[in-house]
Amino acid sequence: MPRVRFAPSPTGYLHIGSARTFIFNWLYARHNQGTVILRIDDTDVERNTQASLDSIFDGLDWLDLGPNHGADEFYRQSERIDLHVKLANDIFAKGLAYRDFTPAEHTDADVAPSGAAWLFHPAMRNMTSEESDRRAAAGEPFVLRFRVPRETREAVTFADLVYGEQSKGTADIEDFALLRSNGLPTYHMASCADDADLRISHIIRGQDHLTNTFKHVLIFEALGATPPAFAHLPLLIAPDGSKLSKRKHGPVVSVTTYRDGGFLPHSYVNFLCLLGWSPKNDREVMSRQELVDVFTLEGVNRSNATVNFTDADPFDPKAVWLNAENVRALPLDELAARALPFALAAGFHTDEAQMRQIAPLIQERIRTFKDIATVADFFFVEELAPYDAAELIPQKGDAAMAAAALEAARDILQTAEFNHDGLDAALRAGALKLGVKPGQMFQPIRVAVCGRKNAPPLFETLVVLGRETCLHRIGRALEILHTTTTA
RNA sequence: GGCGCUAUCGUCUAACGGUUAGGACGAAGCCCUCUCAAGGCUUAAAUACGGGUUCGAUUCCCGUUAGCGCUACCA
Repeated sequence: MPRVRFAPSPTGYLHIGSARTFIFNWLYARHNQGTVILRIDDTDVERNTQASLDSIFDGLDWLDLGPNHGADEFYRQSERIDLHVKLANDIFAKGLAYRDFTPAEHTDADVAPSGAAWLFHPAMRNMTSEESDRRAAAGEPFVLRFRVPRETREAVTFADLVYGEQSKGTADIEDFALLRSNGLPTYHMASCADDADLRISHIIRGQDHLTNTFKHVLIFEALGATPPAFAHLPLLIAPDGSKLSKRKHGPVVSVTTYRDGGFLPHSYVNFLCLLGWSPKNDREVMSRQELVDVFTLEGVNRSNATVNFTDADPFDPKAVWLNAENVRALPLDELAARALPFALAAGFHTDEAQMRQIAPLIQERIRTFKDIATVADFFFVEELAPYDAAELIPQKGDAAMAAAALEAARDILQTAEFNHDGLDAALRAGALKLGVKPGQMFQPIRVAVCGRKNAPPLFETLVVLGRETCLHRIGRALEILHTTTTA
């Protein structure tokens, strides 16, 4: 039974790439009846914040992958530091690590010969244990470095489940730090210690960790543990090819942007799955269960995937399309319930009952719930926003025709049976009587009641609006027409 | 700079040596139609470049180019 983990560090909101990594871990575990472990990698006390942790939980919860943020077990690295330090010291005790007393300021490129990578400080790596112990006992600060076995071993290898056989020469791996001079573990140490201790079987993470994995394999081996299986995921990048970053790309990299933009959680999950993974059968719109059933690591590909967005539109068109597909499939009650908060947030007065009436009229017309504000606004307002009188004039018609149509409509709506069929019959008959095409009759009415030419089907709209509102708005339209033509 | 990874329509992707290089989004056109939307049909659009291997390369190998990642006492 596989055990996978998602290990975010709480230094910002939940990033779209992190969300995808979590989803892939989750799918892999659910597909294989495994366990999802959520581990907060919060060893960097300087940058961690509670607000960030909360927003990561919010993001995971919105994804709607189950209780407890979709995870089965929960850990916090900061509570396990004693373990990390103990295991680091075990490695030191085995002679597989050494103390490096070089002051922090001197660790960088000035020691590295130009052209080659920095590997280690010879004086530190080769120091006698007597001197090392003496300086440590004297209280001199040091970082504990892994002693990469360049003499006894040519390369470190592992088989990545996505990228295949990986190998890197030990001569190209530097003596990386295990413990910092403040005594706290580094990311590499803490991560591997926890992965080993929690018996993680599969590490599924971003490809940015691919080269770190050679170090991790070394740590697992030094710990006497069998390294877990690794599967690296291609990265999500911006349209310009650069990696997604908050500073450069703004809120598009946060999952909350999609949440607030009126996406269904599942649409977003579905969309993210399609980035860097394919079921290979041309299926795109899939339910959560279908995704679980069909997800495999073999379906993950190796090249980075671009998230398509622009300054004008932060949402990838495919995500929007997927959401529209899911919206159309929603039961009307659920559609109404989910759309309501967005109508309210847009400043409209409405309630669930009214939303339920409107639901069938907007279902095929909104792509995200945020569209409710531009698609259904006229249902909510008392007085329509001003519109151009010219809008009232039908195709191949004139102001006189518009006026005649509206006057006829006013009479008809006063007496007609106020339901779809009744209005349909009465208004068509009205058009016939006026000698105009149905469309020429309907358009002025539509503009009069909706305030624009493009709107849901007329009869249903009239019914939802109610006789009184319709008559009032038609009256207003006649006034507008009159004042414009006489002015 | 060193090391690693990647390269199919604008974008997401399919094609485990042999296809007219397929699908989807987006775009364009047509149909349907009371407008819009939805739906149906159609069109444009790709194997980065150069060498090999092979009867045959999108596919395998090498090189070039480009992009990304790692190269911290950050994760």
